[in-house]
Order: sequence, then C-alpha cells, then structure tokens
Amino acid sequence: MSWTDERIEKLTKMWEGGATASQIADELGGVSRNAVIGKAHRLGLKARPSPVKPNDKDSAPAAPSAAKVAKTEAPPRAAPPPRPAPAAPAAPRPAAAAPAAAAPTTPSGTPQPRIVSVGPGGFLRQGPGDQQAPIPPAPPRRLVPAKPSPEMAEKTSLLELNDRICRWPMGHPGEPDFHFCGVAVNPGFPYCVEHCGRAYQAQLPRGHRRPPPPLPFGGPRVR
DNA sequence: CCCTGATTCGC
DNA sequence: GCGAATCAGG
Repeated sequence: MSWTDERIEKLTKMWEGGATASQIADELGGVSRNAVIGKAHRLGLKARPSPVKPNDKDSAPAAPSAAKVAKTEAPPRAAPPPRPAPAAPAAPRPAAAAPAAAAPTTPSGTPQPRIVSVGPGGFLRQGPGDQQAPIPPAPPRRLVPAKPSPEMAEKTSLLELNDRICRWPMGHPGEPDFHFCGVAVNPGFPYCVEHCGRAYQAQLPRGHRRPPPPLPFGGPRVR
C-alpha cells in the first residue's frame, strides 16, 4: 500500500480528530500502526498527548546519569557538547502560553497550602486539617466532552468502537454530534449490513455507473 | 500482559 | 520516504 492523497487525507483527519494510530491503521487497511505514526510524523502532525512524553526539560540535567547508558550511544559523536539547556532566558513570553486550557491559576495569588494531590476531575485532595482551600480548578479536562449532552448519550463515540459494532462515521469529526453508526456489524465486515451496502458496491458496466457513494471521512456529509 | 505514541535506522 | 523494531509510560 502506498500513501495516496486520499489515504493521507484520511490519516490527517482521523489523527486530528483524535483517533489512535491503531484505529487509523485498521481503518485505512494495509498499514501498521507504526506506519501511521511514522507517516504522521513525517507529515508534521505530531502534537497529540503521548503517554510517553516527559515534556519537561529542566535546567541543566547535567550528568544524565551513566547508569543507563550501556548499549547505545557513542559512535559518531565527536564532541558531545553539553546540552545547551533552554536557550531562551530573554525570550519574552508570547502572549498567552496556554490558549484554551489555561484557567484558574489562583488569580488572587492565594498561597495554596499543602495540597496533597489532584484527584479525578481535577479536584484537590486535602488533608483533614485544611478544609478551607478554595476549590479553584473546575473539572473540565476535555474541552469537548465525549458525551456533553443528552442527545449524545446514545450515540456511539470513537472510544466505544470495537470489532462488533459498525464504525461508519456519522457526520464529521470535530462536529459536536459526530459519532459512529454503532449497529451490530455484518459479520466479517467493519460495518453493519446497511453501511456495507454503501461501502462495497460492485462496479457496473460503463455507462451504467451510479454516482459514487459518499466516502466515510472525506466526502460530503453523510447521513 | 494489554494499550499508547516516539524514535531509530536499514532499506 | 517508508515502516519494523524498539523504547518507554500508562
């Protein structure tokens, strides 16, 4: 399989829509999860919360601890210069650092006392003694909750997809009511019977062609 | 174990 | 450019 424009576009949309590399991979077919990730990187569309990202390069890490270096490292590195550290002491903060998610960082500058940890939903756990803490940070961790409204309660979200339910997309990623068909699949296919009918159509002889079916994910609105 | 994305490196 | 192998956190 090669990366045609269509496949790249689908990859891009799904990636930006929050689909995982695995989901994208088997949606595209013929490629591995790794291929998807590799391609996404080459396309420059990284930037998605990775479970394995420190995202933290403190001041001089100094000695990266020799305890770990054992197998890699060393070949063509002539003179490994000390990590230049954050080379932006003078760099002025460009306006708002965190566009959307930045909310309540204790506006009044209240010295938050002994906060032990942050629980689910952003609630602060406190010791028994300090009860008067201001409960500042509102819960929202996702800007667009998976099921924000009652209307969505019965729609199938991306997170609920599995091999047994129809993954035909309804609407477009990013729209508030975007969801998946969710009906039981036609066994052996990724879609239900109805959507298999849309997805797989026999070629008719020339001159008898029907208009092409709308493509999942790329095409005009399907409903 | 499973999952995730990131990175490396031979092709 | 591609993607398997590998890494590393959850």
